[in-house]
Amino acid sequence: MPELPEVEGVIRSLRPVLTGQTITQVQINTPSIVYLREDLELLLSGLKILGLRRRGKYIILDFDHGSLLIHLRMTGKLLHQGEVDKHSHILFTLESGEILLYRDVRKFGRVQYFEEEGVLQEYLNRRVGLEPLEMTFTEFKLALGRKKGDIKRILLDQKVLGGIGNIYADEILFECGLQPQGKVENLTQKDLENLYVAIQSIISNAIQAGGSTIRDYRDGLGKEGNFQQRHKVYGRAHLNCVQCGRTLVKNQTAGRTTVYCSYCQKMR
DNA sequence: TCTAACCTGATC
DNA sequence: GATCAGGTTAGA
Repeated sequence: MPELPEVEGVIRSLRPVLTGQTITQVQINTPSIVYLREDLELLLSGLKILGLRRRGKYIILDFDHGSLLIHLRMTGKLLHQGEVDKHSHILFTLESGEILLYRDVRKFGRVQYFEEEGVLQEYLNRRVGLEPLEMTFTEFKLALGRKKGDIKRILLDQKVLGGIGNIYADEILFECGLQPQGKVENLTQKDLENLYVAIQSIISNAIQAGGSTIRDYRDGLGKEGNFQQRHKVYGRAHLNCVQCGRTLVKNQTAGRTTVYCSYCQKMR
């Protein structure tokens, strides 16, 4: 479900309600979600939440001792004061009596505790590349320079850029007028500049709009996003291109459903 | 580099 | 009943 803008929406919404609170009790209903450590429920009880961070699509909950790394994958949610249902796999009770729950219909998400910041960073560094909103153009160009193959595949590669998924890859490529199956090694300097600008504008506009709610994304307080109203290609296969009016095409690129305009987006 | 697997629910 | 879904990963 969530890509960078949605994950950012979750941490921003939870920051004011979680920061400074101590966890009084933890209940793990579905151990397969958690990278298991026998005494995790006990260990997390009594910890104080110092803050929330994001790296790519990962959420990091920082305590006064250690951190919890959370990946929502497709249908994971962190909800403050959410209703406990059969998909609520982890319940955190806070000192205020409020509840934070991890809910995940498909159970793809993962939660892991790290005691040492250095070990956490090592884990993340192996999986997550540049932050799309923090990278310089030089860093971006350098990261793509060593790659070859479909442009969309590279955008989806978390080790290259952290946080872009299927929605935003398609929207970014429409924005800069490049076909998803164009080859990254064929991009001109101007293409790279346009791609870099499109990444930053799509991602930051999506964050401002609270992310995209296609079916079930909600932020930490249960609020929907609005960016889906501004999608120009994702979910619009066989509809008309907003720019030229021609029919948008759908195919499979990098194993994912991909929608684009074969007229407005140039092949490379 | 591609596919299957991990899961459940919604929709065709 | 089959197909599809905001993701990642292991194994062919």
